[in-house]
Amino acid sequence: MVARFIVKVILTIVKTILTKPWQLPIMPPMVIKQHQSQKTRHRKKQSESDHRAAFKLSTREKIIEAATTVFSDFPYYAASIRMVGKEANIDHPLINYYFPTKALLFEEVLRQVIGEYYQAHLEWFDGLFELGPEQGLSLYIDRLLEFSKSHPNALRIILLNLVQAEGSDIIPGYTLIREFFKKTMQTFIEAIPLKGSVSDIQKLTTSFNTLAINFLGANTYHASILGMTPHSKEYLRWVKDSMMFMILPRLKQIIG
Amino acid sequence: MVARFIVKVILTIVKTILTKPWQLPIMPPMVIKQHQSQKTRHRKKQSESDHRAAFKLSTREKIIEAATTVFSDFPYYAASIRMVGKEANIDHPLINYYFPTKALLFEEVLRQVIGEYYQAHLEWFDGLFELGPEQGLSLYIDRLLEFSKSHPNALRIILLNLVQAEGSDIIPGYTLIREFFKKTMQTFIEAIPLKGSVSDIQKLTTSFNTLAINFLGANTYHASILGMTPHSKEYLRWVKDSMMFMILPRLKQIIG
DNA sequence: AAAAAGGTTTAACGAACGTTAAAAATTTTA
DNA sequence: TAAAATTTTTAACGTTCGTTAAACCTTTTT
Repeated sequence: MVARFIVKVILTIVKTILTKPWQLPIMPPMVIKQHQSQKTRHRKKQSESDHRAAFKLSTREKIIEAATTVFSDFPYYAASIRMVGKEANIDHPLINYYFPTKALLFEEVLRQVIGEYYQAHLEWFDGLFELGPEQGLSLYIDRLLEFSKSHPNALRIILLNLVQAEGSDIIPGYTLIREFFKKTMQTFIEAIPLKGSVSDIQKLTTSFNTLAINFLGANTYHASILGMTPHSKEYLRWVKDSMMFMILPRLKQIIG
Repeated sequence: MVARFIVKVILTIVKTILTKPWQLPIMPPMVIKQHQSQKTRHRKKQSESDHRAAFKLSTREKIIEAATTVFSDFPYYAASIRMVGKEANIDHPLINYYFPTKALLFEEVLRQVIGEYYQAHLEWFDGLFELGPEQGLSLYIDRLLEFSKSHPNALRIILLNLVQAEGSDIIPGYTLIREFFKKTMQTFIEAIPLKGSVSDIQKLTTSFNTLAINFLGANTYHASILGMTPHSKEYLRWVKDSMMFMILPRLKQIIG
């Protein structure tokens, strides 16, 4: 009796799980890591029939896009699946069809957004060191600003979920943010021809990242303090001037 | 035989699945709109009888203290009245007796915490300019670190609620934060004997504040990236070193 | 054309939320 | 000490939350 009940419950669970096309690694943005426990069945179908892919992806992508917007407006626990559904013009349970839990959706958005940022960031170093510290930094910041104009969400999402309660539970995907920062810092350290100590480079890059995240992620805030409009050229110029002003002296010293 | 094998496999799968932290949104939902109809009854009572204030405040203060803790762990919409009640060992509706709405409680906490910070901040300038830029800045940062050790909440609360959605409703008391920053910046400008342009001082103080807020308000985050403990002397030393490192060159230039 | 599978919508669940109202307990006033 | 006022507790309300189940289309497979 009891055994039969238990088996039934288990079967239900398994069936439910196997039914849903969870993680479908569609167009991995930068692929920090992908889930490995997925069913080949779905993947096969997807790669087999490409004429359907366009439509299929459309819903999933609509969700991710909307989620990116919502999660860049509200911290994790304040954002809701229903907001995402509304933003995507979709019935909200459909989101659970593609992403069984809110945590998984958030992680996917985070992974994607951070991946884009990281990949772009790598390219910002191209042809920088021939320019010397001043023009090199200037170009780097220009590229950063340009990216932040077309991808205003990454820095906001990170900043929104950066502070965590000490005692309580940590946000899903929090390690993604940490790893991202570590890797970014590492890139700097490896990319900059050393003349200063590693710890000095660490201080500089941490400060750079912190200022960038705050000035661009909390642009509404800083701009309003300065009496400017968040997206105005005036404010972007102030951001660049400020970052040049703060970073350049020590950068010169480090590069020599 | 086969059945037993299948059951075993299923159990393994289920166990694996149940181990994963998908589910269970541990945290609360949000309420966007705020009610504006509050009862004058309560406010009148509060201000009328002052001789009972000592005892009354004891409950009231317990609430504010608990609320300060909660609001420094969770952003406004993620924090809840019930958390505060639990933290204060109080039935949560009692909170509504002293603070008719969550917004009013938050504003009070914000006002108090920001007030403490601002007042302390004014005293940090005492006897600074005889020391010159380097030792002066050092002493100022020491005072800041000391304050942040005894009042770890102010910077966290500010940082937690700093980013705001552009389109959506603004957090109650948001203007308090903005005004606080403006005033802080003004203090700097008036206190520092000018040799540089006002706009340079503005850049410097904004950067200083931003770094301080992030390093001290998101200490868990930054410390973990550096492989340190948030409250360790090692991390506090890193914060001081970093801020000296970043601020000093331009400060010297401005003061001359 | 029928069956199967995939995708979407509808309805509902249990839990947590802010807030309110009224009862109960406590303190103050008379 | 009795009455009045204040404080605290209990119970409940209406919402919103994440998630689930089942019905309902739509597409694909057989």
